Amino acid sequence: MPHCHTYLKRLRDHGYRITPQREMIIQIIAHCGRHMSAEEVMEKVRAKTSSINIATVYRTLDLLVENGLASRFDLGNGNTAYATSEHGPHIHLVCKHCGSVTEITESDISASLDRIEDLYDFDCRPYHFSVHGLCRDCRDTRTD
Amino acid sequence: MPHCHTYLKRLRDHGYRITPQREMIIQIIAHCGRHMSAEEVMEKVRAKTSSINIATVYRTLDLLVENGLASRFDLGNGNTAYATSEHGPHIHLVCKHCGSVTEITESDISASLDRIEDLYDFDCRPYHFSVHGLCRDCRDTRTD
DNA sequence: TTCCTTGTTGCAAACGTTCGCAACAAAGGA
DNA sequence: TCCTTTGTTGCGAACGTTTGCAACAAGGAA
Ligand SMILES: [Mn+2]
Ligand SMILES: [Mn+2]
Ligand SMILES: [Zn+2]
Ligand SMILES: [Zn+2]
Repeated sequence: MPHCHTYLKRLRDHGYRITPQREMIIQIIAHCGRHMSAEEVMEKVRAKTSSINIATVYRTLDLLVENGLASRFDLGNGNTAYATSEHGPHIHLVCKHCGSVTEITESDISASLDRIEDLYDFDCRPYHFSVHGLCRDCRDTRTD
Repeated sequence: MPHCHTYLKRLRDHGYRITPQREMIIQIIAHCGRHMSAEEVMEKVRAKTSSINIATVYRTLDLLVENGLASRFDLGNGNTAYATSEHGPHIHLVCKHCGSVTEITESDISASLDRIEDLYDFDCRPYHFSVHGLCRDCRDTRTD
């Protein structure tokens, strides 16, 4: 249940301006539910209006991330995904061989993250990040 | 104590050819001790011979990673680093705000990685990867 | 409503990285 | 030693993303 006007209000309260481009981008990513690439967001927005540029999409997504309204994460192989806080928090197991993504809950590793926080004073929250490795299929197939 | 000829032999045994470019790149990264970007490797090699191309550097580093002779890891902000197995295994705490990198030992979170392996059959080893978050300084400075 | 300030946009160039392709050369066999 | 095979290179184009800059327009003030 995304409330786009909440996101917009938050930006306005922080002194940012509300533009048609930002409204479109926020509506798309907030209603989508899953994570999307910048290019996907671009295409969905362009289907509604041609007045959009890929640089603006990246800048708006970055703005949302910087203001805690969305998260950005590395899906490996140079692919980056964005999602609003509707999606998460959780952890991605990204296979570095086949690229498959398994979503697991943060509770599975929260003890270690707490420990990192205690020992190193390093804040690993929000817990939307990726762990890269090898999925079962790819491990079994490995020849070396 | 890097033994370049070991790396070279390993490649040869896998059916790859030993070229002057590969010898140079391996010598640089194996003797360096720390992790380096592809561009850094390029510059060091170029200081010795001009016969090197950035595409070849990337291809060679990828080859080493694919054959388990080096690791590649995301330092955040789109920066990628490479290192031979002399460096590691360990974990990077990468601050998404200031980019600082803290190296911690794998034992700090190995319990969670074991758990992921058990529950999801996902291999997170070798343990040379990054955890993105906020360092103490950047957390204290945060305004929002 | 109109104006002014200044944050935002589109564009084009640049960034780091990957890819296709033709020329080249490492390695093994004759 | 030379030849043949085929893996590797350099180059240039392309990729996804970031950046500088001038034109534009959101939002507040008058
Ligand atoms: Mn996710
Ligand atoms: Mn390291
Ligand atoms: Zn896999
Ligand atoms: Zn920091």
